[in-house]
Amino acid sequence: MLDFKFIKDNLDAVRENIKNRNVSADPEKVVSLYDQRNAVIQELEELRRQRNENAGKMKGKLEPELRQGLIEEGKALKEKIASVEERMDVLLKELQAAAVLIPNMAHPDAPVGKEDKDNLEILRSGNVPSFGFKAKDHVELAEEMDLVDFENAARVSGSKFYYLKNEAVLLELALTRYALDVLQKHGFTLTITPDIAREEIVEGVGFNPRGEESNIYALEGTGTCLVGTAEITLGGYYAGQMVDLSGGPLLMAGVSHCFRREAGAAGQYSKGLYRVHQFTKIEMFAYCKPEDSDDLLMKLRSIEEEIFNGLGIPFRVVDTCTGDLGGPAYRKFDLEAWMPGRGDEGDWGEVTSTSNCTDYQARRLGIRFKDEDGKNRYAHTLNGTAIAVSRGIIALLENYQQEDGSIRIPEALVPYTGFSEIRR
RNA sequence: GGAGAGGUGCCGGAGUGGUCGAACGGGUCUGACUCGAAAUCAGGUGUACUGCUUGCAGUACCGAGGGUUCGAAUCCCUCCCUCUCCGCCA
Repeated sequence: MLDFKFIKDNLDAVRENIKNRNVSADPEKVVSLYDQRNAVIQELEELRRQRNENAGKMKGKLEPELRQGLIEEGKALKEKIASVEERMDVLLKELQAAAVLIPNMAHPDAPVGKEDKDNLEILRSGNVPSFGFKAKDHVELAEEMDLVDFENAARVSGSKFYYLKNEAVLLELALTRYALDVLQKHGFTLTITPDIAREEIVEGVGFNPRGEESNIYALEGTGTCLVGTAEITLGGYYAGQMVDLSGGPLLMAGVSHCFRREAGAAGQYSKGLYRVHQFTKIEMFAYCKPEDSDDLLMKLRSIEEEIFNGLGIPFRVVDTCTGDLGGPAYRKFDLEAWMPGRGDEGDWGEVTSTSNCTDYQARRLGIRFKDEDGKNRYAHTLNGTAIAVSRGIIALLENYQQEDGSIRIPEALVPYTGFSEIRR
């Protein structure tokens, strides 16, 4: 959420940003409701002052008639206050509803564009493998090597679920462990987070926990949801609290399962493990002072690059355009790994994403820090994928496939897997 | 899941429906004493928002949200969390 006062003072820029992001939102309405709210606050505080004053007069002993008069006056004030409070409630709900639709401002360097096709490729790393044979996709490879079972998972749990089997199990654990080692080296506090979070937290982080269009599984009757990412649990970690940033940014890494409804998602580009209802992800999350968030975003991106470079998986980095940023992000970079089995001749597929959400998330979650001047300010929050394991497995299987269908394991991973190839 | 106890400021811990933003103790800050320190003594010491502005005034906040009342930290309801015991489990 943006600061109401900021919206009011920067109406043109906010309007321009909404247009660039290709969303519909009404900043004028927010400003109008905000002004109304402020007027009602003053009215309400004046009435409460009168009530307190009235109650104060009745502290000692009084003539009965005098007391009765004051009580009558108090009753009248009470009714007035109740009606103004009612008006306030309605106003606040409307203001909140209008304000959450306003997306975060975008970084001035973020490319302006409508959809993912407008994302700007800014670098490539690694060599796209050229096979002397027709590359298989991961579904075919996994089947041949008996690594993933989609069919029985569909019977037991539904479509887009899977059993990992045999070496794939160890591969998941190896990728997890490998990523955690990299993150620990960079100073992250390692956590395994809950896979369930309260609705308020889910909402505060910027996800919609309810409704047909929600990508979140709600747990009926509990007020909680399955998390779609550890961003929720890591962002919620300090919700409503003061964070101590005097020693620099707080860096947290979280291992969690991620659950996504993915209603209606189907087709060639989301087949196999690419788009599933459940996967394991290692997420980075950072809390920092406003002046540090631009640099920190670059650091998160470089860690993602380090992880994929270490695995020898070719990738490119795209600077996400305004229309594809999503509500909370101020700037976002995606790593897209080369997936030789994707499409007809291989294609790039998103494997990580890192965002600077500035104070947009923190304002809603109530995460602040005490700045050097003694003022409390909203922290900046950033998140980034270290590795989304299911997609990591796709990239590994497809890039390291051999002509006979066996899979090589990248050297950096062998200490974690304990084997250097998968072969039948 | 069942039974019980509890949640108050930086910490400990009082608090009869009005004199409670909150006793008392500790911590901490300022000043005095001292060559300096300790001890002692005196005074101050929450947060947020709003309005005039070097300060002051107002409003809110005693786990969260509702309710009763002219008036709630105090009474009632719901929820959350912590602790103890029992049950169940990994």
